[in-house]
Amino acid sequence: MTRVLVVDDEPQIVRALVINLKARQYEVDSAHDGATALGLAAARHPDVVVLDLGLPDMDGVEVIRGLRGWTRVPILVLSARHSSDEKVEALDAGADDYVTKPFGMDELLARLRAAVRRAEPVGDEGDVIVETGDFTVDLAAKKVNRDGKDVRLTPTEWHLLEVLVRNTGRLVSQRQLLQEVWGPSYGTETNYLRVYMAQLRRKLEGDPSRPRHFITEAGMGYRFEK
Amino acid sequence: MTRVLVVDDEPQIVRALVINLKARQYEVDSAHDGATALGLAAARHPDVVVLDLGLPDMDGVEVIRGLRGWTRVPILVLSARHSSDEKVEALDAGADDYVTKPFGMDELLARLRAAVRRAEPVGDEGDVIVETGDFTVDLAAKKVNRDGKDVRLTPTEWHLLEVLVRNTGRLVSQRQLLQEVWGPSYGTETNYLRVYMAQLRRKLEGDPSRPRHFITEAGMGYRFEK
DNA sequence: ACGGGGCGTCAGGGTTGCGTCAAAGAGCGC
DNA sequence: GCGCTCTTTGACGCAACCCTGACGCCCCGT
Repeated sequence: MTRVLVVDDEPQIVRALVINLKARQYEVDSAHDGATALGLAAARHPDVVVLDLGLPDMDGVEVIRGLRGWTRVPILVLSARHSSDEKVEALDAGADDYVTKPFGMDELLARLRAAVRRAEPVGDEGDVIVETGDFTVDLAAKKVNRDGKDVRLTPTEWHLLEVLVRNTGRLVSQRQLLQEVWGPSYGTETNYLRVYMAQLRRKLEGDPSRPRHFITEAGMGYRFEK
Repeated sequence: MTRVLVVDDEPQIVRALVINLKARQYEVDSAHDGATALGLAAARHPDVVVLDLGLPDMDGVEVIRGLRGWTRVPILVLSARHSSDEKVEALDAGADDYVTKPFGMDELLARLRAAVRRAEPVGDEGDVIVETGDFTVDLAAKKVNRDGKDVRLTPTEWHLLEVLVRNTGRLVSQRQLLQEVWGPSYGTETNYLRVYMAQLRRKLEGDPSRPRHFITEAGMGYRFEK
């Protein structure tokens, strides 16, 4: 059975969605704020998330980023805001679809089916915890541990690490790194990468001057190795 | 480079899309009717299709079904019709997203990015690997392994290897190699090839002086054999 | 036998790209 | 408004990479 996580702070919307979804044999969890949503997502591993952007405790886009850190579950954004910028921001943060309120239930359900359908053949989610000889990365908990102590990373450092770890062993081009971490309009600012790679190495490598995990491929990009 | 197929019978829409997409480094094909669209899709294997529903020769939904018969390429539907039923029908036929005209270019591009992003495989073992008796090449990870150790290639060496491997068993002319690796304005600088072929052989061949995989066809070009 | 074209090899020199450091700007909470 | 952290920017030295030219070899035709 398909499991849906509904996140919205308006009880009547949640109720309407839950009723409609359950009637169609979906299994439904619901949350009314971002923190609960992230917790439920981690605990229940839904097959699709319906997410309202106007939450009481945090920005909806932050919820998207929080999810995207460790899962590729389809995210269907629901929002009262019609502005183009809002949509672009949510989609680029990792949302799969964006529906404006008020919405037609039929359309929403069709978009939900589309989102679930194309996610289907994807195998089980990869390991959420990655270990190297020097440190451990927990993508879901957003934690890095080294010698038993948690390492403190800034948001940008973490984001960069995340992209690299999700592509363990693969070369990631400078362009791709810049676009995933800094946004689609970046692509040539390689000096950012130099600075932040240095910071990651300083915090995580055994010998930062001789990196074993964050490998530079001159002229091409970087590669993370366990 | 990401390849987009634009299908619309209104020339001004096609033009606007093509200009915007090309400016963002997409490779664009376009068709103005359904039959052409299906043919182009089969011939060019686009990474994403932008499809208008109102075509002169056939129903847009038929085009979706035609595509879905053999490919899972993301389909972004563009339509002047706002009715809920139309959307549901298109989405259930296999479309990934539905945008109503008039549309904001920023939003469309963001939805396009989202569609492309989620289509890209992330499976750790989904890579295409080419094996020879002496070494293995992983095109997606940009990795070459020999005797259990990773071989370091410079950008130019890698690019050259890539072109040759993609044409395994086939003769690739000097001109084609030069143009693909060094750019369209090159074609006669065969000395470049001599230098870089030598480097590839030195790094990858068991006995570089007696190449088994990187074969010279005097006066014509080079050939890669497993 | 001789000469020329195509190819392989090698090493120097110019250019680009990378790592590092430091300091200025931008947010954020207090 | 002040001080903190994080991000952005610039400058510099060093390493990696790319181009170039010289030389020798082999094959082929003269």
